[in-house]
Amino acid sequence: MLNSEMRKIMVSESQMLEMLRQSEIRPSIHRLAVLDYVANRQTHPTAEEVYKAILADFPNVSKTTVYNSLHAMAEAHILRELEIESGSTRYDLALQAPHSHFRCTSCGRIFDMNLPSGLDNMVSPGFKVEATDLFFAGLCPRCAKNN
Amino acid sequence: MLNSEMRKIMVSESQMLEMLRQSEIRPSIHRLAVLDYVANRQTHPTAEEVYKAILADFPNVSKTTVYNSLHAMAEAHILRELEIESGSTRYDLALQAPHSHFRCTSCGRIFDMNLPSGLDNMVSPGFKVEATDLFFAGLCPRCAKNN
DNA sequence: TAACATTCTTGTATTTATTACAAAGTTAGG
DNA sequence: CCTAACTTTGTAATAAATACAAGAATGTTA
Repeated sequence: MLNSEMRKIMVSESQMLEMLRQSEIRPSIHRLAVLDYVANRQTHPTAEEVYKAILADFPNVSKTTVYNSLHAMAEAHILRELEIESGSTRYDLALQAPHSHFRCTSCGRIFDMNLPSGLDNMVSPGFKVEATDLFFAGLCPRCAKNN
Repeated sequence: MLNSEMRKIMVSESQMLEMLRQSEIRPSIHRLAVLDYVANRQTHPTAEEVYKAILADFPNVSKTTVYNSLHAMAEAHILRELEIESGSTRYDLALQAPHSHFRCTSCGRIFDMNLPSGLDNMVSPGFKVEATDLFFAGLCPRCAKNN
C-alpha cells in the first residue's frame, strides 16, 4: 500500500483515484505509486528518480512501466513534463495553481515560483498557445550564501 | 570559406571573429563554421543539425568538435542553450534582444517571440536569477490551419 | 463462474544524445 | 624552426528514452 498516513500528504489516494478515473487511466498499483510519488513531494523528480523510489516498495516494477505511467498521465494533463535541464525530463503535478520554476545551478534543486498572468499575449497573432513554461536558473538562497 | 556573400547574413564574419576573440576562443575554421551556422539561421538548431550541415563543407569534422565548440561558445555567452524539448539541446545566438520561444508541437519549428520585462520579480527574495527562459508550445499559424 | 478480450507490465534490445579520453594534428610566439 | 599550448579526431562509454513481443492481470459477457 501507499502508506499515505505516514507522511505529509498533499493529494490523497482518493483524489488520485479520481484523477485517473476521469482520464480513463486504469488505477493500477504501479500507476498509483508513480502518481503518489510525483504528487506528494516538493521536488520535481525525473523518471529515474521515480523508478528508484518506487523500487523500494515494488521490487519488481520495471522502468518501462514508470515511463509508460508518466507518459500516460502527462498526456492526460495530470502531470506536466518539465524540460528544465539538459538530459532528463522532470515531472510536476499539473493540477495546482500555475507557477514557474527556478532551478538552482549549484544544488540542482527546483523551486516553485510565481507566474505572471498575460504571458500568452507575448506570442504573435495566429499562434495558438497550448502550454507556457517560465524557467529561471540561478542560485537558491542557501547556495548563494555558500559561495 | 564561409561563402558569406551567398546568403542573407545577420552576423558577419568579422563580427564573429570579434565575438570569439573577446572570449579568448581561438577562431578555428570549424568554430567559425559552427557559429556561422547557428547565428545566420532562423531556426535554433540542435548539435546534430549543426554537425550535419557543417559536414557538407568540412567532410571530416567530428561530432565531438561540434559539441566542444557549442559548449565553449555557450559558456562564453555567445550562444544560449535552449532546453525547449525533450531529448536534445538547441542553440540560439545570445547576442540579440532578449526574446522568448514558441515551439510548434506539430511541425517542430521554433519561433522567436517577445519577452516581457520584469519577469525576474516573480522569484522569491533571496534567489539570484542568472537566466530566464520563457517557452511556449502550441500550433504555429500554418499548422493551426491544416488540422 | 468460465472464457475471452483488453489492458498492463515486464524484460530485453535499440536508439539517440552526450560525454570521456587519448592520440594526432595545428597554431602562435620566442 | 621549436616548443608549448591548444584543437581536433575517432573511438568507446554513459545515460535517457523507446520499441516490442511475451506474459500477467483485469474486466466483461455469457
